[in-house]
Amino acid sequence: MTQPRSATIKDVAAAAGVGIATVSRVFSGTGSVSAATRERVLAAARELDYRPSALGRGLKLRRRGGIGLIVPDVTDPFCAELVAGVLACARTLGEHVIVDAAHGDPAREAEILDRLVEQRVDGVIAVPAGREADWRAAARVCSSVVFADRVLPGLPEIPAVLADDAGGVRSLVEYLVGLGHRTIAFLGAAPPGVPREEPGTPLGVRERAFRDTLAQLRVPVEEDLVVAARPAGDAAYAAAAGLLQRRADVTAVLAAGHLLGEAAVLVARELDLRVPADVSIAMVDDVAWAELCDPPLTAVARPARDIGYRACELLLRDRARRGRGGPVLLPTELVVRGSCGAIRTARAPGRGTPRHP
Amino acid sequence: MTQPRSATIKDVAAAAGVGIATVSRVFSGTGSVSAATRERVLAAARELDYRPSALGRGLKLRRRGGIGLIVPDVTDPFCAELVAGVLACARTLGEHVIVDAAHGDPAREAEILDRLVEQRVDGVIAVPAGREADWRAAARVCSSVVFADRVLPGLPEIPAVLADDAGGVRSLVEYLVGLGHRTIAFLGAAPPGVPREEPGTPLGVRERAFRDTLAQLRVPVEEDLVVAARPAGDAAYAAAAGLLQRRADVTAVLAAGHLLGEAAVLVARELDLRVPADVSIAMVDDVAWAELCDPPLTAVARPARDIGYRACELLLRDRARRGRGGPVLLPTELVVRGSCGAIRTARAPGRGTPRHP
DNA sequence: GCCTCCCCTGGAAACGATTCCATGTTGTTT
DNA sequence: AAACAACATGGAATCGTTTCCAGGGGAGGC
Repeated sequence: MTQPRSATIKDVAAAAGVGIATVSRVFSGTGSVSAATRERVLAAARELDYRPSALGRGLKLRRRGGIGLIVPDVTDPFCAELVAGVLACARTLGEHVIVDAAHGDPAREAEILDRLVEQRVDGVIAVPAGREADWRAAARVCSSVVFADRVLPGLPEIPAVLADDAGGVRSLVEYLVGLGHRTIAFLGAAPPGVPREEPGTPLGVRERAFRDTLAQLRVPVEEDLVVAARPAGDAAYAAAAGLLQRRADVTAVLAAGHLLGEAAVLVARELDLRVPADVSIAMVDDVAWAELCDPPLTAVARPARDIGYRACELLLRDRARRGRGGPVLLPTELVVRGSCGAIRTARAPGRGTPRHP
Repeated sequence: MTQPRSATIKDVAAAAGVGIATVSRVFSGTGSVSAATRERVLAAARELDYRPSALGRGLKLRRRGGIGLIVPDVTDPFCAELVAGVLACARTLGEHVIVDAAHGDPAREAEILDRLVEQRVDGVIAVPAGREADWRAAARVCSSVVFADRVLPGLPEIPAVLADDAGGVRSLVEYLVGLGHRTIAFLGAAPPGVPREEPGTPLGVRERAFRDTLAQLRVPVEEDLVVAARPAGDAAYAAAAGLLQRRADVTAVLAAGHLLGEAAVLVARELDLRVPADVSIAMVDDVAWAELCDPPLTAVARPARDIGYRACELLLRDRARRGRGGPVLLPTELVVRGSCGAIRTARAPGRGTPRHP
């Protein structure tokens, strides 16, 4: 209400009695300005509440700082950590971040991407949902793209930062087999967010690691125990319930994601299964509630924050190093808590009956 | 690599054999263009991978769409939901969102705000951390500001969207008293993120509601049971442990936030207290793990997503209605689960001894 | 005393889009 | 047939900033 329009560089120049070039030099730090003049300019700017406009600057410099970040869902704990990592890194580099959620919808993702290109961000970090064509086009137009947590199979030239999911699942399977488990179920047999049946989609890295590790340990893989499930509330619950009711002899469940783990915990409770006495449960993704469960859940911790941080670094700092040597793999860590036990006693009969029939 | 610089409106105009004004009209939708010309322009644009630059447009229109969102921490489930709400609303209005986390640091908040002003966003939504002066200055310079979830006491003219925390705490206290509890502890006696001792800071709305409701129900408030605690991991845990060890006669704990609730649950488990037999626990904020706890936690659900959505609406749509009639209050809901029980038996002796001494 | 060099400084031309205004080109009405 | 309205189009100014270029002035070296 004080000024109808905010002050421009011209106003400051007039107020300070100097040329606009001098004001620009004071604020952009380039060139040399005498101390007296600088002080006069700063005083005038303060007086007028002047803030340089990123619009004018961006237009002239043909780039307008800032990066775009596309995740499936900001409320997902893993994604939230990833976002936090990107924000932390962007902050150190003085960049801002435009965040949006695609909710696994390729059309929405393309839309967001369009908008980011229009905004002329310096680069885009994405947990991609699909549609390689969109990303191929984006990579042509947009300055640069880095994938995080997932890749698109047809785009090996786009740098990526991933968690070592295979290693995580392997150590978890080894741990379970070491405890004596032989009848281990895998809940979530599909790459996250992508139905297994989709043509051209590779089997999920986690499922492959599950199968490979069991094979290596000479434990037969029962197809009946490898359950496809989308990582969404209802679908996950249904899959977990189906599994545990169908196969009363399962001694351990490996959930491929935290939503699937949540479903497993809830179903086990509903079926009155004691954890870990009746069934051991472990999952990929060490989210906050894993520690609050009773018993606390054993999980593979994936470095979500680091993934975000590294992706941002890769995008903005290590431009030279980008694309060399395939995706960056960040290590996972097996966090052993109380939800997995050694096989001791035979399973109690009568299990599988819902607590509230 | 195809083009060194992305195509501009001039390139498109040249390629289509028309003037730049015509191209602009085609893309901005204003004015009239013959169908044939429009088609030629669109074809040329497609050929050149042309995307209008928001920089040029923003400069001319003296506004550059987009809104800023400042939250304490994107990994906090409540904040994440709030962000999701803002994103959802912004999407319907075709705006993008610059998100950043202030981590409760007023200096950092001011820095972010500076950057947003520099970016000339259309408006800012914030969960403010402090320093009214900064916000007063921002409100003068920046187009518009809306507070979410919290307000700054000295700035009643800035519109705000809040949860009805007082109502939520009241219904929770009434519920606990109704179950027979008389020795109820309040964990987190300070406005979220602001130390109680800070001069000029009002007592937290939740604490006041706690006291008022108890008084109204003629239950005396013991100062010893109103425990100040910052909602951070260690501090919360220490406060909860101190409380439950000091006062073995507490029958119910009301945690003022989800981090405090988490602490209460962990401490209760550590001290071998059965929930709800030995102690009832309830908290403000219904986060995902509340349902996964054993027993599931009774909580006051605050509409985080709606708060974000409404705040965004208020910022962008209801400009006219802004500031009228004080802050918007959104209702909370008491979600009763299994963590609060009626008082039946005397407390078991010997409690208060850590499980692992 | 003069020349050169360097430091400050201001003018003006970009940057990419919108938009007013003027100009042509139709189609319609009297 | 003439006049006028409506539409289609291009030119040019404009937005706020950076930056090149040129010019002025003081200091130092010969």
